[in-house]
Amino acid sequence: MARKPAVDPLLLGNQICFAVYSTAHAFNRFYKPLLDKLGLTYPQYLVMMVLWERDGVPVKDIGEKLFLDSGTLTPLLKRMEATGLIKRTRSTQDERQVLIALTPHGHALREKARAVPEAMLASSACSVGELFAMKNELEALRDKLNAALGE
Amino acid sequence: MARKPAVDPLLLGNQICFAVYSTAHAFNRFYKPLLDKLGLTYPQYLVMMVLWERDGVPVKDIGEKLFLDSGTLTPLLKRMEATGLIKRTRSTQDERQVLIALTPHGHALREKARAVPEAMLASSACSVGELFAMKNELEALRDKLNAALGE
DNA sequence: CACAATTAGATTGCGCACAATAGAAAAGAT
DNA sequence: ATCTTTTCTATTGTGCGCAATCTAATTGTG
Repeated sequence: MARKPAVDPLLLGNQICFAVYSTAHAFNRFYKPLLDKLGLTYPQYLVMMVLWERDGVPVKDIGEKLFLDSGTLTPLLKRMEATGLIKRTRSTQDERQVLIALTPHGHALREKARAVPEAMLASSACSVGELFAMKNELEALRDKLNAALGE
Repeated sequence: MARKPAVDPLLLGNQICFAVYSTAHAFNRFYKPLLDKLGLTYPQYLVMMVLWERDGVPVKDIGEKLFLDSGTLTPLLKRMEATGLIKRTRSTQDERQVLIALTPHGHALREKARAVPEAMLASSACSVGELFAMKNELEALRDKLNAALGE
């Protein structure tokens, strides 16, 4: 009768953080060939989803939705501007803000992008309902961890 | 009677990949102050967990457990050697392999590391059972996505 | 109005991730 | 035993992420 069975919290196989980490990388690898066709990286795909939902937003808003700061977004958005997906223009109302707007090409990419979640759903062997439930549980955990940082 | 309600698969809020991605970053940010005390980054913490479980393993084995390749691990392990956590020695049986072994300091760090999953559990507002269930679901999804890459 | 405090982005530096490539060693084939 | 193929690690280059710092613009206060 072992005292400490397989419940040691320091075993890799018992770590939820590693399950999340390794699943995030698996998504990245799975999406890469699909996103290559669109000329997007995964974080750029996230930015595009923000913009498809609401266009012409300041960098700050994108950062809040994606949990990313200017150190990440500034160079990323410059690369996206260089590839012709977006345009960066400084706001006239508030000269501190840089507004991000889709180009026609960026807008048009939305239809092609539908193949991405479709392929994931097909390969996941999960129902939409199961994935939706996981999504909600993950978001709840994420929000708890983020909340714990602000004490 | 909307045809397409809030189920558009291209909305950020409906993306399980983003839930996974943003939760992974939340873990990283949550762990950072804890791991700073141990002198570890998060990927280095993962390597330590592999080594605490089984010491003196080749780089390849670490890579398979963590789903990382030599391009990531070689410089990471060199940094860990520089900070005195591990030792890298080329195998005499197979000169291609580099074996990774813990230093006494690396071994001793295990006890301090117990605070990390403890703090996560306390802030997660989840039971061990709930987290374990999520872990298993994520691993299943991860394995499906990885399997889909090998066709 | 002047002036301190806050806010939005940009910049620098470091550490992952990963594709692509290279090189040395081992294993397999003839 | 030679030659090919495979395996293991290292290297290079690109793109995130994030802490820390900086600058300029706006807001708040007296």
